This record gives sequence, structure tokens and C-alpha cells, in this order.
Amino acid sequence: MARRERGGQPEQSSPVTLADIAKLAGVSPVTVSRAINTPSLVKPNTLEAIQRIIARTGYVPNLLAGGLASRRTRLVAAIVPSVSSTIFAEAIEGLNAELVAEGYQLLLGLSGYDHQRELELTRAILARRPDGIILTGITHLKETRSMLTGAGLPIVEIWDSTPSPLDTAVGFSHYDVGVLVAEYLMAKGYDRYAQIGANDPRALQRRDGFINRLASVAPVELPDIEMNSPSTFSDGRQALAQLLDRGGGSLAVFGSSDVVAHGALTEAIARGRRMPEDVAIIGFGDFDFAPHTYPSLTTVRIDRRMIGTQAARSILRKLSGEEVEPMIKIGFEIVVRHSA
Amino acid sequence: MARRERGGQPEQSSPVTLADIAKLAGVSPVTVSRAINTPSLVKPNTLEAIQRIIARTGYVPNLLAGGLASRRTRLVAAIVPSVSSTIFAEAIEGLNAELVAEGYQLLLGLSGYDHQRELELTRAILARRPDGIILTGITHLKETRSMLTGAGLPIVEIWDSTPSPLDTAVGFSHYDVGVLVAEYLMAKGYDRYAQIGANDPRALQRRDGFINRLASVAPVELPDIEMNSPSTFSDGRQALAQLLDRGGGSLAVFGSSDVVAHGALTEAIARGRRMPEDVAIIGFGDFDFAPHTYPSLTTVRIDRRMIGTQAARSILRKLSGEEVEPMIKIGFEIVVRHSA
DNA sequence: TGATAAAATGGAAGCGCTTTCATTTTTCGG
DNA sequence: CCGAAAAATGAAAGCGCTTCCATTTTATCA
Repeated sequence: MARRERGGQPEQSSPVTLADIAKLAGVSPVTVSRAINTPSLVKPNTLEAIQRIIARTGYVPNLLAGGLASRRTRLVAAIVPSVSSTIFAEAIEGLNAELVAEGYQLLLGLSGYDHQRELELTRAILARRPDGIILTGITHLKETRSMLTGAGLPIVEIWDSTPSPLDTAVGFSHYDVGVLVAEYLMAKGYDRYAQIGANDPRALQRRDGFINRLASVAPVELPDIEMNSPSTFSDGRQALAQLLDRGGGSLAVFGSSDVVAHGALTEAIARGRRMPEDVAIIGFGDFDFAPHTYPSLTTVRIDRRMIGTQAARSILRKLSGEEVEPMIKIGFEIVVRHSA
Repeated sequence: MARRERGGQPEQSSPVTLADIAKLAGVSPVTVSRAINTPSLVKPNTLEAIQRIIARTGYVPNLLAGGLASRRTRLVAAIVPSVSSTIFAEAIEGLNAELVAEGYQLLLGLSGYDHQRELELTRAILARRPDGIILTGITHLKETRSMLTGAGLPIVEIWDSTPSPLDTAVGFSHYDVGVLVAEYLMAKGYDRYAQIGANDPRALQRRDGFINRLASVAPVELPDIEMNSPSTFSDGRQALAQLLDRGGGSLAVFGSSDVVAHGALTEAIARGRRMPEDVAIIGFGDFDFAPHTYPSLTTVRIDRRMIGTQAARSILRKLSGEEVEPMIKIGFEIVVRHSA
């Protein structure tokens, strides 16, 4: 029976193999393999002849076969919650840039903040035998963890700080971000403090840091609104409405992301509150739009791209046998604008 | 010699293979293969026994080997210019969702609007023998095209409209977008018309549609500022400054993206112009922030996610041997807000 | 120029799976 | 309870490459 037809194209799928090239060049397959992977081991004439034939025939090596034989796929997988939320997208870009430069490719998995999906993705990804894998966060299902450690490949957990990574981690302490924001707002002095936003583990860490640091000063209010991750503009707007409806004096709010903070800010303005005197709002992420809101949004900046870059480097270093420090910390800072 | 150490993990890389499972279950490898891929062909008892052993051993099939033997990788690749610009990120999400549901995975390539890089990515991707590939745009290097068509796999070009796709396309006519915007602004009547923005092929198409439709009414002014793709907030701000400095009556501006339009809008407000009376600005993309700028941004909305969804469907249909219409059009519409 | 080391090349085996085709087992109507 | 058809299973080959080791060729030095 003929080979399966694929697509609607006339089936002319590059059936040229390394063996074909070898035959055409009058050398053995091994030599062609070397010409491609370790050209320095091939005599210049031979090399050139082989390269000419490769170019002429349009030969594209089969990395499935190569990977199977060599146990190296030059594939690195990354699982992030989402890619449309900018926040992870930039890390992906940094990651990808670094990987491509070293001849690796990126296999992407989107978990949508769902641990079960993360597990399934992990299994599917591991089946492709990537040379390394990057996960978001430090909380994973037990099954995911054992599968991962059993696979014996470099692992990087990003976006979080932990003393005990699965293997290696690149990120920062979300708790400390909360503390920093609390201190910043405390110093300015407000009557009430509140936190609004998402419910993913990292957002909750930031909240805890915020709450605990403020514990001696005032209780931190939380709006009574269900929010999932990622939280939205309208979540923020509603949340602030509710907080303001409760009455009371000046209010300082820490939003779990710039998006939710922007919503809150919009509600404050709509109600004619003065910022940052009556209401102060501080976001997280320093998104593109943060400098351009009205009033401009004070927020916490993280070098998101660097997270990806460092994650890639950790993996590449491990693959070349170098030592890698298990926890690489990424800095953060408050960007002071007009909203707080 | 011992196998190469990978990562810093104790090397215990799942050395359990399908053959091991077969041995443990007392069946032949073929039967295990069937238990995994076509369980309906295996007797219930046998199936259950095999599944138990797979679970117990933590066996993860090797898709490299499987793909090599079956010539199906369950891998779909996508090349987009960038993923941090929201605009493509959402298409990627739609694409991924559809693929994952059918057991496929996404291999991502970022070209950065660079055709040469697109070519290199294409080569690297084809080497992994994906079952289908998605490219952005309809302009590719000749070499890319021939490599692609020679590979004999389903191809989808997204984000653009064309009567002659490489294989299949999902998108819309950027030229028509320009025409629509021109008509919208013409109907409101302005003294001057201008276009500002990026220089990628699609942005230029939109510009051409805009210019040509307005040709009978007025010449379209272009600022004298170099802009690359993607264009930025400050590009827009500068561009509008230059246009306003030229003097003249009321001005209507079409920005190549909401980002650049937002910059223009900010400049207009900073100069105290009334919108949309003195200055009208219309963007493209309906980004998250568009409803929340001050004044809110009138723009063109495209269902970006749907582009990804349809692209995935085209490929999946082709793979299952169904006919697919070569050009799937995605609609667009003007979202009227306060800026125009 | 011959011996020796270094550089180039090749043969054979096998990575872990699926395919094809053959064989065995089960089912079922008469 | 037999024979034919259907269901279940298996043997062998091979997907396209890399690895290890052996062999051949070339360069180098005394």
C-alpha cells in the first residue's frame, strides 16, 4: 500500500535521507553525519562535496531519527499558564532567543493555571524527550514532580523563589514584593489598606507579604468578590467600588496585577477621588500601558524577559555539564508614578 | 562508557521501554503498542494488565521512536513574529487549545518579522517532521516556499488574505481594513487625513487601502519618521506631534496598531486638542487597553483567537483527509469609542 | 625514507517504536 | 460439537540516524 497521503499536497515529502546523500557523494553515511554535526572532523574537500549535494537535493535531516539515536533532541519545553497575558510572553521571548542562539527549539505548553493540565502536559512533553524543561511556579502535583525528577533532565522552575527547587529555579520572592509594597504605602500613611486580585499561588504570596507587613499598622481589607487568575480590569473596578462603598478614610490598594490595578484606578477617577491623596493604587508587573493610564500607574517592575533568559542559560549550562546555582534571584523595584 | 550524564540529576532517566512493559506483561511489544494507541484491538483483560504495569513502572512512551516509525509526530509548528505583542499571542492560544484537544503539541518559532529568520526556523522545524505548519503572513522567501511545498505537509498562512495560498490560509484583507477605516473617517469629514505606523507588509496593506480609498478626497499625509515593526507608543506620539506642527485644519489619523494610536492620542490630549472634533484617531487591533485610554480608543477589532482556532482546524481536517477551503476569511469591524 | 602518530573514513549495531502479514485463539451459527 | 469467520496476538523488518570501534589514509619526524 502506498504511504499515507498527508495534506492535500502532491506527496513528495522529502524522501531524501542521509544514506542518499552518502551514496551521491560516494562516501559512507557516517561521513555525511559528521559533515553535518562535526564538520571539523571531515576533510575540507569531502565536506564541500557533501555540502554541495545537500544543497542541491534540499536534504533536511530527520531530527527524530537523530534524537532517537543520540538521545539528544535539542528541544526545550516550557509550560506557562498563558501567553496572551504579556507577563509570561516576554519570558518566553527571552527564553526562546537564548535557545535559538544555541540551536535549540522551544516546545510550548499552556497550562492555564491548572495543575492537572500541567501534569498532562508534562507527560506529553516528556514523551518527546526534551533536553530540558521549564515550568512556571513551584507548586506542582506530586505526580508531576515524580515524573519530572524520574526523567533525569534539567528542570527550571520560574517566577518564584524557593529554597528547594526540583532542580533549579529562576525568580523572585513574591512575599517580599508584598512586603516592599506595604512598606512603601505605610511610609506615606493611609487610613485603610486593601489588596485586590487574582488567586494564583504567586498572587497569594504577594498578598500575604503585604498583609503580614502591615499587621502591626492596620488590618488589610479584602473585597468580597470572587476572582480567578488572571484577574481582569472589571474585577478591579468592581473591587474598588465595593471598597469605597464601605466608607472610611483614605485608602491604599495593592493590586495583584497592573490590569486589575488599572480597573481600580479607573473606578477611583470615575468617582472623582484624588490620587494619590484619597486613594492610592499600586499594581504589579509594569505592563506597557502602566505609564499611560490616567493617572499613570505606580507599580512593581520585574525584568520578565530576564527570567526567560536566565532559565535558558541554566538549562544550557547544565547540558554542557557546568554547575548552576539552584536558585537564581531576579530583582524587582517599585516604579513610582502618579497613582501612589 | 556510561551514558552521558544529563542535568545534575542522578541519572535514572526512564530507561523503561515498550519492550520492558511487554516482558512484564507477558505479551509481545506489538500488543503493548496497540494497548496504547488502539486499545479497542486488545482484549479487555490484557489491556487492563498492560495498563496496570504502565502505571506501576511510570513508563512514558518515546514519541521520537514512535514518530520515526509511524511518520506521524502529532506535532504542529507555528512561526509568528512575536508573542509578547498580544496580537499573535491570542492566535497562539486559540491554536494551542484546538491542537491539545486532539492530542497534538505546539512547536513555537519566533521570527521577529525577519524573513531570513523565518527561513532558518522553517528548516529547523521541518527537521522535526511536524504534521503541519503555520506561518504568519503571505510573503516568504522563495527558498522558504520551495522547502515548504517540497515537504508535503499541510501549511496554513495566517493573518492575511490571498487568492493563492501556499496551501491554505486563514485571515482577512488588510487592504479592505484600510478602505473601511477611510470610509468611516470620510463620512465624518476632516480637513486632513494621515496614516502612521509600522512597516510590515500587513500594515502597509492597510495603509494602501486607506490611501487609495481617500485618493479622490484628499492626499493622505505620512509623518517623516522611521518606524519599524512593531511600532511603539512613542513612535505614535512623535508622529502626531510632527503632523500637528505642520499646522492645518482638523486631522484624522489611522494608526497601524492600537499602541501607536495610543501614543498619538496622548500627544493630542497633551496639546489640548478636542477629540474627535479637532483630532480623530483610530487604531487597529482592539487591544485590552483600548477601552480604557483617555479618551477611549476607536479601533478595528479582529477575532484574533479565532485565527488560531481556524488554522488548527484547517490542519487537523487536512490530516484526517477532509477537504479544506483554501482561504478562510475572518471578519473585522470598527469599534466606535471616543477617539474617532 | 621508514616508522609512528594523527587524521579521515567506514562497518555494524542499535536507539524504541510501528508496520505488515502471518498465526493463533475465540466466537458462533447450524 | 464442527467449521468458518472474526478477534487477538505475534514475528520480523525497518523508520533514519548516531555510536563505538576498527581500518585506512595522510602528515610528521628522526
